Amino acid sequence: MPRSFLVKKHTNFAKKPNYSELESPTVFISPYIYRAIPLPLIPQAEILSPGAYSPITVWTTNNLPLSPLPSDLSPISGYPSSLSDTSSKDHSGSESPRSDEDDSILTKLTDPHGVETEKFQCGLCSKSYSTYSGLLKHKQLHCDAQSRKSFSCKYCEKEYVSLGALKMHIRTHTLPCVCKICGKAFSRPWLLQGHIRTHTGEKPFSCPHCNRAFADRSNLRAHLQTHSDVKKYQCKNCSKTFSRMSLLHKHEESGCCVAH
DNA sequence: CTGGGGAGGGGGCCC
DNA sequence: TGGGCCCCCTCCCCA
Repeated sequence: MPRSFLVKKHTNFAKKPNYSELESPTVFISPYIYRAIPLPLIPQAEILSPGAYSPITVWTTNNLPLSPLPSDLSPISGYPSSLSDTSSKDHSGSESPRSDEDDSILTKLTDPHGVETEKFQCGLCSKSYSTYSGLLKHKQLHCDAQSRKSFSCKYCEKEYVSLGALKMHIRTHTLPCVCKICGKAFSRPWLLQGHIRTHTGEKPFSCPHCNRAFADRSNLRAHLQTHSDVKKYQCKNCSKTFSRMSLLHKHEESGCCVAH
């Protein structure tokens, strides 16, 4: 599906969204401000955290994303610590998230390596999350809304149990973050921030190896893989490594790993 | 066909 | 508890 289908063009600028709800201290996000304040306003030459250059871990489709990280390896570029830390404050010990009205389930799952991890499972749809807060967000946006509706979306039929959840949902309709240059609209300010860089040409994230620059930090991380002899994603059959999960999947689907 | 860049979305963490 | 930020993932497109 073309990306353009995911965004809405605001051609009627007489009906401006309420940007006061969106603007953070980093005012460059607002499309109505960067005319008055010359670019670049986004911090220059952002330096990646040291973790971005740490020795990589080779992932295969077996160990990828469910296994906890080895304890002697620091998380790669902020790899969600919750995957390896199930004793976080979100669900520690006696502070069980369960209550008489809470149909969520704290389950212990065992991965293919026998490592036991705790997961918070939605009692309505069985979807599991590594943290209780993640489960809460899910329930607010989806399952609880189906069972205990109170706040209705005026743009569609969805209903939510909290005003906050509804406001978050409405953003997907109103797309309040509008690019002043091309009219594309986004639901989140940081999406607009990244989009604006496509117009300004600003690329604050530079590769230390080839000096190539990128507008998006994630894309720089993907690019860094291309400089590595041993890449992050490994075929479990032929041991060939790939810089991206999608390339590994393509490789496996192309027939290398027919003998599973 | 493969590899890589551009772009956008979802989930988790933190304040 | 809500919102912002960050990271990872995915899709699309192109060389």
